[in-house]
Amino acid sequence: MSKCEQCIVKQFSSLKALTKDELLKMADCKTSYTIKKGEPIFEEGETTNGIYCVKDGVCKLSKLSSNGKDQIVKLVKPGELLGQRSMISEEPANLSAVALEDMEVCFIPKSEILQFFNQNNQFSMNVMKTICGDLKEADEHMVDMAQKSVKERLASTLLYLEENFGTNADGSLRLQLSREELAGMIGTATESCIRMLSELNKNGLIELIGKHIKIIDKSKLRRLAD
Amino acid sequence: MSKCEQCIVKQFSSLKALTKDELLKMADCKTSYTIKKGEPIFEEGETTNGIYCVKDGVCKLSKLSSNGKDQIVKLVKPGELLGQRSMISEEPANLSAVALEDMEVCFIPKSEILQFFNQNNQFSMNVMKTICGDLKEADEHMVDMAQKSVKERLASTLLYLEENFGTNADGSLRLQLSREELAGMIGTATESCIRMLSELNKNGLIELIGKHIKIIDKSKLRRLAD
DNA sequence: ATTAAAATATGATTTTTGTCATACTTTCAG
DNA sequence: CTGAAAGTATGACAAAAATCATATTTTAAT
Repeated sequence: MSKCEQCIVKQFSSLKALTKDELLKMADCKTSYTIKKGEPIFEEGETTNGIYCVKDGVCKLSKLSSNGKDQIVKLVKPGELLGQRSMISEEPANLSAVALEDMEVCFIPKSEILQFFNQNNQFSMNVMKTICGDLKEADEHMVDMAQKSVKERLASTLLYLEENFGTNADGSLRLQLSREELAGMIGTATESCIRMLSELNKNGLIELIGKHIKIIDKSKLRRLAD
Repeated sequence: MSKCEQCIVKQFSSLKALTKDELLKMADCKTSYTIKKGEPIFEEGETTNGIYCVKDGVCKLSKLSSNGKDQIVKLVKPGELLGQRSMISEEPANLSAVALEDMEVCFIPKSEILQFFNQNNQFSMNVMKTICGDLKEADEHMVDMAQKSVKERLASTLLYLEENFGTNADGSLRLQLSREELAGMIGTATESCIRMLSELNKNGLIELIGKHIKIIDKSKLRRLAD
């Protein structure tokens, strides 16, 4: 069993507030999982009874809308924790978590985390701050959905993907999303998303290399995104 | 100076976890304000250095979009706290808070609240749970904005307003929003909002009594809202 | 290697929504 | 009381986006 104390990831999450002893205790009760691309970590409505720490790979948090489309609410990177909200609210998961790449995650049971909450004030504060950050982002995201056009949202999403997940050697976005998933991020129909990508391609703001997307003119894209 | 210990409101918010002593301390350092309808409590970008406890009246939390329209993110009722997120994140306010009715609010300085966080674990947990609830609502709201039509959003907003703020003697919605504000809640143009209200009126789902709105056929409205 | 299925792409069309113009109504300051 | 300003309402039109149809390309299973 690997040691949490030595995990590179611990310094990026709320876990950085934990002491050596606490990390040792955590290593003892955690479970490691390998998740293949496309597989769920948990699904909307499931009771999770703990949180997941993402060690490697990216996943999407999404919610099924009443019209049958999957809206992507957030992407989660290595170093982030998953399922904190449900655990604290003592509710089933509100969102599904599905791997966008092969992943390595560790599951830490609720009982353990709640103990840390009581022992370690800095840890509680860190978790609180993370959730506050998520709330701020969700509010901003909501305003964008309500007030911006599909084209504006597509532009800002592409910039977001480049900034947060980087590019391949050929300059294309590293994180591989299907057109349907990209449409699910910006909240539009898949065909509309494809059409707008074609248009941006035609106008030289981006380049479509097979299924990959390469940003060519970042400043024009930024102006488009507002 | 009124005593927090006797305030009816304390039992509805995270504050219910506070002890008698803590409430006495709070009463000593709080400031009470009267806010007239239409006046701001704080504005986007402002540093607040504390939280507000709403004793009476309702306010809107809104964010100015880049297209110049004000998107209403949440309505806040008596018993709720305002400005928790900014305080915890140690950031300026992300949203503006403006009174929709005459209000009574109490300001409690940050230093005081942080002390309670350290002393009183149940209080921290309550605040955390509240913020988690807000996050869940924001995520759901976001999905609705992205996936539902204006008509669906209007229908569910009207039902929400009745459920949460009740009706007048004549059955019309008690909370008085202008058409522009209602449009700001559902994320659409004021004219579109007015048009859809007219349509719902014509079809007998609602009745327009001057500026007031009365829900006539709740079940049809619910079916519309999905 | 071959083929069925899935993903991507594009056109045609309809529906939804926003914008602009204008009229009517209510509110409120002087 | 009166008139300006703000809010509400409606029509005409334009723009944005969804839907449906269909073609093309890619992927993956046999």
